[in-house]
Amino acid sequence: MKLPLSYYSNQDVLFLAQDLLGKVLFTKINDEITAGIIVETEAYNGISDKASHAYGGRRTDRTETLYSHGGVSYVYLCYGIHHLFNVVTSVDDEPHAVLVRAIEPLIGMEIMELRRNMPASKAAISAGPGSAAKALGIDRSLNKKDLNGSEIWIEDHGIQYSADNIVAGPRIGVAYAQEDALLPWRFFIKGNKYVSKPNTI
DNA sequence: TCCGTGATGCACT
DNA sequence: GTGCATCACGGAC
Repeated sequence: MKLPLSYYSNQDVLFLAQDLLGKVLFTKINDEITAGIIVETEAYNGISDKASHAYGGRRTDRTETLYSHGGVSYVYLCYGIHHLFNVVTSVDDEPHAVLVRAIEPLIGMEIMELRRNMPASKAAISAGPGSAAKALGIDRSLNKKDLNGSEIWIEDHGIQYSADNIVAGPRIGVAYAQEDALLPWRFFIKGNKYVSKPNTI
């Protein structure tokens, strides 16, 4: 059920960003299990990607996680408020990552409703990377965890989306990345209400 | 629309 | 070592 670490060693981060759509992201925090279907991702393509924290091969205490082998979580704080969850992919010293931007709640709805203080029927409960992470109880204590462990992992439930139902568009909030800001490296499920705005290209 | 909130990274001593 | 601009966002107006 759990995706093996070998799944994440694929060196094509654009492929994995799309393949992770439909996979189910689980967390177990204080014995409470919650999970959601991944419906929106963004690819961050290593040292040549100006939007990546590892652009130009930058290594700092924070970005060190990105240089791990594939199948490790990368969680960091953004704007002082939001915890953002990424999946590190590829091999050692190749800092590729996929940002999970939205999930569709699947398991542990009432726990997620308490964490977010809103009903799961509202799309905002897990639309957007900060909200999705909060619904799943993810914070920086889950940084640099193997994704086949007991705290956070991803399963394949056989959910498949046809190419027609996957939309590619520019990534959100990366205007600083100049020409790389226009690359169509954001992927989401057409029509899914939990996809963050803007949910068109 | 506007702005909170805090870690981070880098330019400086 | 210290200061400060910057930031993969979201929610209250």
